[in-house]
Amino acid sequence: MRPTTKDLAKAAGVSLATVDRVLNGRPGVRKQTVKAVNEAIERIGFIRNQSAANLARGRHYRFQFLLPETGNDFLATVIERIEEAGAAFRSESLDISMRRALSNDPHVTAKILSRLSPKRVDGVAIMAPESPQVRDATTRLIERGVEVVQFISGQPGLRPLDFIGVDNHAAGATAGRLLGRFLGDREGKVLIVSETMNSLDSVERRLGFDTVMTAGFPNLSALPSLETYGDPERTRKVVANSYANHPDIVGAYLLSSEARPALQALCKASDPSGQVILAHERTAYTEEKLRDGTLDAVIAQNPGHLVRSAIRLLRARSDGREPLASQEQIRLEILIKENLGRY
Amino acid sequence: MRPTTKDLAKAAGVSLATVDRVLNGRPGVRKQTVKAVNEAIERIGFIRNQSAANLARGRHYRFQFLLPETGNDFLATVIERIEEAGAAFRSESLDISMRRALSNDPHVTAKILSRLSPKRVDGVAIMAPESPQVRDATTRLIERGVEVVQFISGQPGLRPLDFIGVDNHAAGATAGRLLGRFLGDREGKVLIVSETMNSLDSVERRLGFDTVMTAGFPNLSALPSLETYGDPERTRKVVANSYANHPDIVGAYLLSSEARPALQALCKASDPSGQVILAHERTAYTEEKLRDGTLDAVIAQNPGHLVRSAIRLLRARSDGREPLASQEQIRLEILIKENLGRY
DNA sequence: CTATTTTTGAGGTACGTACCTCAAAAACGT
DNA sequence: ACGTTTTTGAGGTACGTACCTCAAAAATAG
Repeated sequence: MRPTTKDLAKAAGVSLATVDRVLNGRPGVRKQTVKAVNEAIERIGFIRNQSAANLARGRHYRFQFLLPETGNDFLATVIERIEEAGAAFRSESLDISMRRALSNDPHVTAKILSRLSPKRVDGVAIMAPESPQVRDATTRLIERGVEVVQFISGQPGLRPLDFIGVDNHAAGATAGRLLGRFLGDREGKVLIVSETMNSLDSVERRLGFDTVMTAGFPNLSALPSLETYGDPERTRKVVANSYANHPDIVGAYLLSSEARPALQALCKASDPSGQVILAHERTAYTEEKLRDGTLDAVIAQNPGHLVRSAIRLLRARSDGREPLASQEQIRLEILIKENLGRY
Repeated sequence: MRPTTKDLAKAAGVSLATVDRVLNGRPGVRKQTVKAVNEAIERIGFIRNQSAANLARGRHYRFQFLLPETGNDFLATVIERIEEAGAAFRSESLDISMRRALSNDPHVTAKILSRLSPKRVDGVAIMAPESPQVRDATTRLIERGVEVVQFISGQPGLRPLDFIGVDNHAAGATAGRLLGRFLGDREGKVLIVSETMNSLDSVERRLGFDTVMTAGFPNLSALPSLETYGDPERTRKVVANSYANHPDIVGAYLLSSEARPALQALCKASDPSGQVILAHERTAYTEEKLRDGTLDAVIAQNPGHLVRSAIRLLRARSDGREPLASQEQIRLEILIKENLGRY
């Protein structure tokens, strides 16, 4: 049987009330007594029953995911996983909600953040690009006592804020290495297609990609990033242009989370089978294209893991605990036809 | 505020006692009343507070990992993760223990299983090779009311038992594809080193590897599997022999979870830099060899994920719940220098 | 030493659920 | 309508912890 507060009181030679005072940092206990209790905790290996504590406190965690209003296949998967996790965690006093309201306009995002109150949420996971406005709004949000994690978008270590997502520089570097290795000794140009290069995420990926290409693959040269701005018509045009101007394109790196329009344009403008093509994120579409051989590899982050990680992190922060680092490290997955799994 | 049993009683127009009878399947309730309560559950969205229920029941889960007595770096990492998870879950009424007792002799394993009683454990995760003896002992264990999952070793779908681990056929296929792609047009032989080919896991990996090689890479031919039997001396000898007999070896696939002895023997017998070399499992050693370029890729399963998955599965089974499928799918990770992460 | 302050103990209630008992009410068979 | 059985309600205790009050004890100041 696991020791309870009662056992702890007996072991420390004090009353339950004193144990309670020490455990919850209440005043009116001599330093000497505090030490005695802490020693007893160590000695008998007391561990607070978090469930019982939460029950007694009437504690429940209200976390909200703030997502972009418009989105693609990848975002759809993320949303599915949030719903799934919400259902799974409901029995553990976790209320997971979701708001699709953020836009690329940082002012809109900032405004939404400014309206959040700790009376309504305990923590939020924000999926929004880096910007000074959002950063300020976030800081004020934290000051008001709301836990915040940056979700998917952003970068680790830049500011003292928890970040759940992959290292985009590493993602780009991984893509670069794979593309280079898959192409072997072949010489030629590499097409790079991005939705926009205005986001830090894209810039970092490109940077990582170039680092590896320059250092490791002198036989290849990466073309300037094509920007599609999410417009299929424009995508078709710029991609077709590139193939017309560069007959020696041997591969392509589609660095945005939405691979479909770029890949469709690419297939229309040239024959994908002779090229090595890499994309990001696992969606029904990229899976299909991996299976049929159009895509050679996909660099992905696991949406379910991202979601659960964000929830666990918010929960740990709400409890004033340190999260389990090894679990919250988001892995950069490399997917090829063979390791897609049975789904 | 989330509805409680009290709210449910009011909503269903019955007493707390009746609600309790329905919720816990106790007898003495008219079908009609049961239906009314269930409808009220749906209507008000009642969700049982699992923590409170466990507290009231005095329920605590005692799970045990049964591991091989002898092991390597990979097993060491698994053990670390078990300890870590055990510490993290202690506050949630989970007692995670561990026994390093299993050997390759199925009789020993079976004997240990036969001694387990539901009075001492609620569930076990067994890491042992497939064998009729173990299978029988497992079946009896389940009949005695102990939850069982097959851990890492074994294969999914073969028997009606939960399996936590990767699909070894897919693992081999993944290795085959990567090796083939990395070698490009080069022609030659591929060395295959295994600890033993007596285990189903090894056989499956080899099978998956060959499937891809045969179909996709006619320029390469895989040599018969070398067996090391965990003996460094023997390893050195057979590997050196192979290189002497086959000067046209261009790559190697080390398919056991312990890469070190094979790779060391390989480096002694030949120059690794001209070859493409793949190994399994992430350990400090394989990480180092990926970073310095000796290894080209590593196929891995995440030990932390494996451990937590096993625990969640045992817990779900103990509660009579279905586990969250998407979470328990163990991914087959491909690691290269660039996506190792910051650790 | 006494007066005051600080520390401690004893006891209670509460959280949401499980599980128990006993009596009352309803439904049933004849 | 009777007795019998089934169903329901009312109430209690418990789990481990939080948080509260009040009085008693101990430490400290004067």
